[in-house]
Amino acid sequence: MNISDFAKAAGVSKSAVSRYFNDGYLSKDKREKIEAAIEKTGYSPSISARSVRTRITKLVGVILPKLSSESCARVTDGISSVLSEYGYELLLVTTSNNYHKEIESLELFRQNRVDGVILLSTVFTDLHRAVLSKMHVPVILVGQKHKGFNCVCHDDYGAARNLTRIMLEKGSVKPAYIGVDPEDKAAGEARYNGFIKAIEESGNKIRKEFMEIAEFTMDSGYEKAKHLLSGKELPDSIFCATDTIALGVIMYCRDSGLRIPEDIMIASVGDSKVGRIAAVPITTAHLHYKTAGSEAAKMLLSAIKQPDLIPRVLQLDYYVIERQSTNKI
Amino acid sequence: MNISDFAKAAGVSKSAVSRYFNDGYLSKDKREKIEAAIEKTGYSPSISARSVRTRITKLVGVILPKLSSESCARVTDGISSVLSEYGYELLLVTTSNNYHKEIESLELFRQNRVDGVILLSTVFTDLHRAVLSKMHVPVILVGQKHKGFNCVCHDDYGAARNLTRIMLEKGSVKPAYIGVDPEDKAAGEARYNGFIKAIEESGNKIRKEFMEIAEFTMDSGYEKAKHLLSGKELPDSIFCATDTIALGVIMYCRDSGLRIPEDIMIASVGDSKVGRIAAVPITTAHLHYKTAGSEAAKMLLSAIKQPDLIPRVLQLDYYVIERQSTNKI
DNA sequence: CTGAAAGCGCTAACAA
DNA sequence: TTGTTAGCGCTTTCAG
Repeated sequence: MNISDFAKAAGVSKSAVSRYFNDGYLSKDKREKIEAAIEKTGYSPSISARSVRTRITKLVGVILPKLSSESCARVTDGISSVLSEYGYELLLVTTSNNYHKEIESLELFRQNRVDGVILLSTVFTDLHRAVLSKMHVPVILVGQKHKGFNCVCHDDYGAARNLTRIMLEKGSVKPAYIGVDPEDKAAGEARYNGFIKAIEESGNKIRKEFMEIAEFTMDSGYEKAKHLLSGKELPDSIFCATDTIALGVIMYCRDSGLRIPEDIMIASVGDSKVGRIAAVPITTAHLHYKTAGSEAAKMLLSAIKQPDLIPRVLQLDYYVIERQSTNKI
Repeated sequence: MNISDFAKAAGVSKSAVSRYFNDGYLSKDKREKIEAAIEKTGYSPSISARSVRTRITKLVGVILPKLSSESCARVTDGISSVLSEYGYELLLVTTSNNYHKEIESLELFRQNRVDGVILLSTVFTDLHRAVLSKMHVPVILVGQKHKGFNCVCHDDYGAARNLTRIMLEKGSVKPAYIGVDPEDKAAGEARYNGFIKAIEESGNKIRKEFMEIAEFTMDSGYEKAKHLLSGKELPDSIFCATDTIALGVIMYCRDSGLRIPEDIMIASVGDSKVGRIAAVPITTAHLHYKTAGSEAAKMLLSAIKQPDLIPRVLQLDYYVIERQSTNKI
């Protein structure tokens, strides 16, 4: 049933129907007629047809690496909570950390499919920059910070530095690092820099053989821990870029009989639920993922309203939670 | 830029452009001209306008309680993997376990917005049935089984029965139960029935004071465990409907000094990651959530192709993983 | 293989 | 307040 049929059924004109669903510039009489007819026919207007005219889809594209990551899920929760409040819906694409799929999805979203895009990227290539500059809807980057773009991000550097410092103060003299790909400016580069900074500040030296790069998985954390903890000289603390990696480390320690924190201290960034319930609860930095999501959504909404807004960066604070994994002495 | 402008720019007709993006009934010459023009202008057709004509949106609505639940995330991953393969995109709505929001979203999806719907509901009311019967796109239910609908579900009954039986065989004589709302036919009712069946089969008796209903959260599991384990007579095993609840129980035991499995055995359904890395690894039943998602997507795709398909139910098997939490003796 | 022309269902400017 | 009318950008006959 289309608007014409429905108008006929309700005994009013097409425009009256359109007005009912939009501005509402309508007499009581017609309004009631239309409501009665809706009740009877179940009519509701076609969103596609409306979009063709108004160029508004009420859809926001969200691109993220994977749903099964707690941090991503939290961000998406945040996005969805404010978006739904404003009548927007969420077009979700997962990329499995494959950045070509990110580009593809951006291209797809360029097809007038969405009113705006929120991108949770990890790496950020020239290709990203090129595609993004050609978008004709606003884009918000979450978790990363790049000149010329709207960003909502965390203080990855500060969190890493702070956590590392805690372990050094607890007496670590042979600190190790398990991070992620430095191409990832936030979780890779910034946390690495934070770790390094803390080491330098402490007057300790950085040892190449105590540095590892892992994937974003527990298994990878396990493997890297094995490598790190199988040498003849062992580190006495490990800073992990993510909780997931730290869990792998804890699993390895459990399997190999190393005691946490007595033999080795562990800290990691993210404050995921698992860190609380792990065999040894992990000292961690809470990043406000959900808030990042909701702020990104708000930022997007205002950019949709005001397309000529100057790009801005919103950096959210973190707080440290000390748990048993660094509870030495 | 619209199709007319683009056609002019490419030096071909509108129809040629349309054909290029659809059936492709086109001469090489024109094809090349169009490709060159795309390269230059970055034109891509408007999906909304196409949808108005074709009544195809290439969008699938997915309704789920929350993303931050691992099982939901796994199902969604599965859905998304097959959907993206067939050029469909995913319109996601989270309901926070509020079933009125489920109904609202279904209403929304009725507005010709999507080509099909996948619903991960928990409860299933008459309202659901009423709205669903009025949908004019196919719907697949995931995790629940209801007459007259396409469903992909798990063997909740069998899994619960099997896990409970394991604990009984390990010597439990005072088994307790922490479940969820029995309105939830799958996680609530079916798992409850499975538990009861195993007890009956063992000749044990069911004790009202050992039965609790929790929310789907760790905190709730913690509270219920506290209640259960503060009486003068304690159970010697607890079957939990979900891993999340079991984690809460484990936390409580840790806090109150109860040893698992020596003092009390624990088992739960779901095989979430956290169950593996918990302080005491949990005996659990693996449900194929991701497969459920991908199968639901496939089922939906074929229902879209063949709208007069007879409703069918696909029940996936489970397997039990015995871990330390029931490793008594 | 091609182009002209008639819509898809809706909104919005205009005149009443 | 209302109804008429001209499109929005696209697909799809239909006649060549």
